[in-house]
Amino acid sequence: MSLPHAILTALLEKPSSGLELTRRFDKSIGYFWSATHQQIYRELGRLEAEGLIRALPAEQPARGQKKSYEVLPAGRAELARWTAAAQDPKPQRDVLLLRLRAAAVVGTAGLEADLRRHLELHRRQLAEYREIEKRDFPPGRDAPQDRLRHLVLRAGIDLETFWTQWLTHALAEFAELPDTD
Amino acid sequence: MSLPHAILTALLEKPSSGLELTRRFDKSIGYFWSATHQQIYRELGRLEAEGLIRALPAEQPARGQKKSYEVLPAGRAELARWTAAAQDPKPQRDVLLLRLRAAAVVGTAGLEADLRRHLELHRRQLAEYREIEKRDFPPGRDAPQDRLRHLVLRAGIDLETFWTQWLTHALAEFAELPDTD
DNA sequence: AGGCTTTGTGCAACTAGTTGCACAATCGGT
DNA sequence: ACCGATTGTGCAACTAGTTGCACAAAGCCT
Repeated sequence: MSLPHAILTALLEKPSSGLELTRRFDKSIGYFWSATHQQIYRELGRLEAEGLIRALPAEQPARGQKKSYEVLPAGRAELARWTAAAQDPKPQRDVLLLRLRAAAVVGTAGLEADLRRHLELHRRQLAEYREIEKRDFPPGRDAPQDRLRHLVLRAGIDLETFWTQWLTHALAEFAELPDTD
Repeated sequence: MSLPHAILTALLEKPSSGLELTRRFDKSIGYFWSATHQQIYRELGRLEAEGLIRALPAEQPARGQKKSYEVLPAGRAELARWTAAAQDPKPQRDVLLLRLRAAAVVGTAGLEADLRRHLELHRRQLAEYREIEKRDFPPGRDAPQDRLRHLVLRAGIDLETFWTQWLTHALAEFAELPDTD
C-alpha cells in the first residue's frame, strides 16, 4: 500500500504527467521505491477515481496529449495520515544472502563471479549517490526539507557502503575457501 | 522465484515436515527470506509434483499425521543451478525512507514516535543476532560451511547496526528541526 | 510524402505474497 | 469420557508487482 503514497509525494513535489513521474521514479524516488510506468498509470487512474488527485486541464490539446496531475487537499491529508501512522518493518527478503546459504550446502561453484558483479553494481550506485550528495546538498543548506531529504540520501549511501564492504569481505573469504563442489 | 529454493536449502540442511520448516523459517532462514506456513505447504506440494522432493514414507501412521520431505537429486541439481546463476539485485523498496521523504512535504508530525519504535525493534534484532553469533560461531570454527553461514549472519548484524545508527542519527536531526506542520 | 523512431498512455494476463478461514488429530487436565 | 488448547495441514480469495503487448501522435530523415 505504498505506491499511491510515493506518487502523492512526487506529485506534491511537482505536478507531473505519467511519463514525467516514471522518469522521476527512475532517478530519485525509485532509489527506494521503484515502479514501472504501467504501475504508475494504473495508480494515477485509481487516485483520480478516489478524488485524491486531479488532472490539470491546462494548456491542451498540445503535444502527445500528455495529462498532468496535481494533488487535491484530500490527497495531501491522506499522505499526512499515512506518514504518521505506525507501520511495522517488512520481513526481510534478500536473494543474495539466500544463495550464499544455499552455497553452504550445494557448493560455491559459479557464485563468486556474480558476487563480483554485484560488488561492481553497488560501487557504481554508491558513486552515483555521492555525486548527488555533492550536487544537491552542499554544506550549509539546512532548510528542514533539505535536511530530511539529505537524511534519506545518507541512508542510501550508507547502505551501499555496507554492501560494498560486505561483498569485499565475502570475496576475501571465498579466496581462502577450498573449492567445494 | 526464490521461495522454492529457500525450502530446498532448508530441507537439505535437514529433512522436515511443513510445520518444522515453518518454525525454522521463523528463526533462521526467515531472517532473510520469510514465509508463512500457507506459502510453505503450497510450495511443498509444487516441489513434490515437480519431482524435486519427496515425502519420506517413514514411521507412519504416527502422531498428527505429519509428513516429512527430503530433497531428491533433481532438487539438489536445481538448487545448485539456481545458486550459480547470475541474478540482478532487486529494486529497493523501503517504506520508512519513503515516509521520511513524504514528511519533507507534508510535515513530520507523528513520525518521530514510529522512528523510536523502529529503533527499538532493530536494537532487539541486533542483540538477537549477536547472541546467535556467540552461540553458533565461537572463534576457531572454520569449516567452509560455518564460514559461509557466519558470513550471512555478519550481513544481518551489520545491516541492523546500520539501521540503529541511521535511526539514531535521524532522531537527533528531528530534535533540531522546527515543528513542521 | 513515406517510413522510422521516440514520446506518451494504457490494458490484460500472470506471478508471488498475504490474509482469512477450516478442520482433523492429539495431548493434557478434570 | 469430555473439553479446550495445541499441533499440523491445507484451500480460497485477495493484493501488489511484473511482463508483454498495443497503439496513437509527433518529430526526424530522406
